[in-house]
Amino acid sequence: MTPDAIKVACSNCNLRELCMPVGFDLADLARLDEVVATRRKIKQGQTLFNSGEVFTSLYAIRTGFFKTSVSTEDGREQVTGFQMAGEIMGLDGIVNDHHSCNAIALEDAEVCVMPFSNIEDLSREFPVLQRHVHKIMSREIVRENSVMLLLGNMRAEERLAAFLLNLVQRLHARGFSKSEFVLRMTREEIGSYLGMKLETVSRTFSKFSEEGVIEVKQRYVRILDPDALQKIFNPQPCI
Amino acid sequence: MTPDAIKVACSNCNLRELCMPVGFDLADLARLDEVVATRRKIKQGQTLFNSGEVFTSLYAIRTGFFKTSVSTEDGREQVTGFQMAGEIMGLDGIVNDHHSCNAIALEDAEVCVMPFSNIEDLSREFPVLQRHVHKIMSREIVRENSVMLLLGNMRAEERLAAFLLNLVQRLHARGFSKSEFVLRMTREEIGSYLGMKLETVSRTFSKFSEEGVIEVKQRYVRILDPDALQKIFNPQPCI
DNA sequence: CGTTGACTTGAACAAGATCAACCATTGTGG
DNA sequence: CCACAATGGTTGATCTTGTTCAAGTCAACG
Repeated sequence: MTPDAIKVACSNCNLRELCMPVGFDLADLARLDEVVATRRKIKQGQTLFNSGEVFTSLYAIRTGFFKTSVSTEDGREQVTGFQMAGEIMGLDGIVNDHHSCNAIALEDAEVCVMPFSNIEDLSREFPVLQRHVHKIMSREIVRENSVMLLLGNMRAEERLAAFLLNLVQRLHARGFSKSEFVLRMTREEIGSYLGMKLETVSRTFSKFSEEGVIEVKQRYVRILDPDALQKIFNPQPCI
Repeated sequence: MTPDAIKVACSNCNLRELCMPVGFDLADLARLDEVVATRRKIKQGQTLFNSGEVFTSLYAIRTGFFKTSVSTEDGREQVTGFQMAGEIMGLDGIVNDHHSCNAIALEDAEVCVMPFSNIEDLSREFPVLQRHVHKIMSREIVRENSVMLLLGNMRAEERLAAFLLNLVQRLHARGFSKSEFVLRMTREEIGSYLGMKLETVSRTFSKFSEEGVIEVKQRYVRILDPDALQKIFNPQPCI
């Protein structure tokens, strides 16, 4: 056990409403504590796991912000997602007992380590946990479907609008502002996620800014006209 | 129950090696039969399920070929996958109890209908089934990760090469030829999956053909130089 | 045998990539 | 504390890839 690992409990975690315990009553919550073995701190820039490593656990983010990515053999990186508090990482490792993507902390972070064997054992006992695990995996499949739609069908402006709206919506669900936030990732990482180059990301930010839809200063973003953003992302069919 | 629904068994299905029963011993196999409620035939062009419909079951393909797709509000379609015998559809529906994509038969097909409540009940009893369900979902997440890489980072030729190699590899696992096959989908559907226009798909086919890498005649494809395809898909880093 | 849907091919065009220069912010060592 | 390097971000000019539009081919089928 690493020195920064400590024993912890879901039952008094303030992420109850977003994380694994969703839909558990108090009695179940006590048992759920068994799935979390330890916590682990990851410094900004450090990896939680890398492609190729043996899979043992899922990870629930307590604090901090991550990106996950896959790479081609010739070194091109595709960011596959950005994860924040209450979200689960590591699902990619189940199928082959090895991770197939990298998880890197974009700010100092702490995760709950949940050995997958604990999850499997306990979810045989608790249908509510079983159902929750299934939903988490299904949610990830649905999310990736929508990223495929974004990458396959949308233009640069639509992609960035969709990205900003998704981000602010998730932040808002965690008690942050509906309109302003600080990006945790670089233009290059945004571009990698959205299938565009960092220059195009920067230009699109500038364009939105000129149009008065957002205010940008480096990593700080304020959404001035959410409806306009929504309209860019989700244009009406031309009748 | 629809008239074309009949009672069936996994234990004597010839897809045992590819479908749900992977890794089950004979005793377990008998119980596994309980998860399949019925079979259902779907004619070419018919939908198995549509986005928005209530989710009740997963579907294992016995025969035939499907595409799954999602759409934007203004009617742009993104094909999210092509599925063949032994593959499982419907995982998208678990998270919200409603499907979020469409599944359409590209040729006359038959599926095993597996009510998800049966799967959940039985997988609490059989760790091997529980594990298998988790792996199926994880495999889908990993597949979608690699499609994101393809859509976000690859050029047209790389995309089509990757697509053809993936298709032939899956067909080969089902006993078909390593080198020739008949496409079940149109150029437009391939293009939608790969994030390119049907004209670009057609041109890229022609280019591969001129280079002697493949032979194409309409939907018939023969791979003449698999190594060349592999190299297009997976170029070496320039040192 | 004509109609239809799928496919191919060419020419013009545009979105985004690439290349390049420059600016802003942060952190570090003298 | 300041100089300056390093990293990240912006902006302009040019180029490329793939899109769009258009015309024509092919195969299947009623």
